[in-house]
Amino acid sequence: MSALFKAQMLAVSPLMEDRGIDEAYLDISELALDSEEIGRDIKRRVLEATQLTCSVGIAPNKLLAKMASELQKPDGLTLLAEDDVPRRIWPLEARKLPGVGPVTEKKLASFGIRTIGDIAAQPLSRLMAELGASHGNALYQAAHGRDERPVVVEREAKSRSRETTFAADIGDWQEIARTLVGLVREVVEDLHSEGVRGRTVGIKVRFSDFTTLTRDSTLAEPTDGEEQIRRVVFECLSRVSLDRRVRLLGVRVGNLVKTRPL
DNA sequence: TCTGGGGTCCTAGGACCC
DNA sequence: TCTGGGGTCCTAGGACCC
Repeated sequence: MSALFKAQMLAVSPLMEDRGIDEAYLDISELALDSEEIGRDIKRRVLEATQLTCSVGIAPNKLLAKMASELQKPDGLTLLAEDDVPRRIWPLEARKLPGVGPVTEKKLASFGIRTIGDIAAQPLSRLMAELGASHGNALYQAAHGRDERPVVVEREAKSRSRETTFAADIGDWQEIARTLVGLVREVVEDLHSEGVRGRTVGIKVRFSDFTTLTRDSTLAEPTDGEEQIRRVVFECLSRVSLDRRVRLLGVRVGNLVKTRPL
């Protein structure tokens, strides 16, 4: 996340969950101030530090806060209570519910489910049967505005990866090899700078027709060694038939463990 | 959005073990 | 000798998010 932005968020509350370059959750439940006043404070701070406006959502849980922040964009400040869900959330398109992407949206539409209210009106058992137990249950709870996830201040990374898309699709094995060697070096630098090692090493290959595949291999011991990771990467590559031109290559190291405290 | 570079989580099948 | 169930790990792919 942008350092300027992060500093402003932390100044408001140390209970901050980093959600990428320009998004964060703040737990302000222990602050004595009026929440709307806190919202205005956040917007003022961000504007002063970055010259950018932002949208703030204030709600009893992360899901509703996220949805509240989307209700008024850009430069919005929206308070949302649980009681507001039927009136303000249910009329929205299903796609607006976090967890509903293009694929799930299409699937829901095929059952005649078009709004978040439609999702909320379904029996839980049906959603679980159609979308899988985990996803179905998550969407059902979300459509009712329920979310128990805590604000997570420190999240340990599960994997590190680097990938690159070619300006023009390539078929040259030499260039593929060179690119992977470079990506391995970058991932290894990341592992070193973060003090982690990983046990699973893998590659990602996207072809010119956008089909994407992955190959990985798990070692007996975690490693951050460039040579060893490079060896595994080329072993993974040998399991891919390079019969089409390649658009993207990626290298990933997962199953991370800390090698030293930061 | 004819598609950038990170990530996370879930599912499913096979191997292996008890 | 044969059968079976359950648990865990690994691999691959898919959906989604910022």
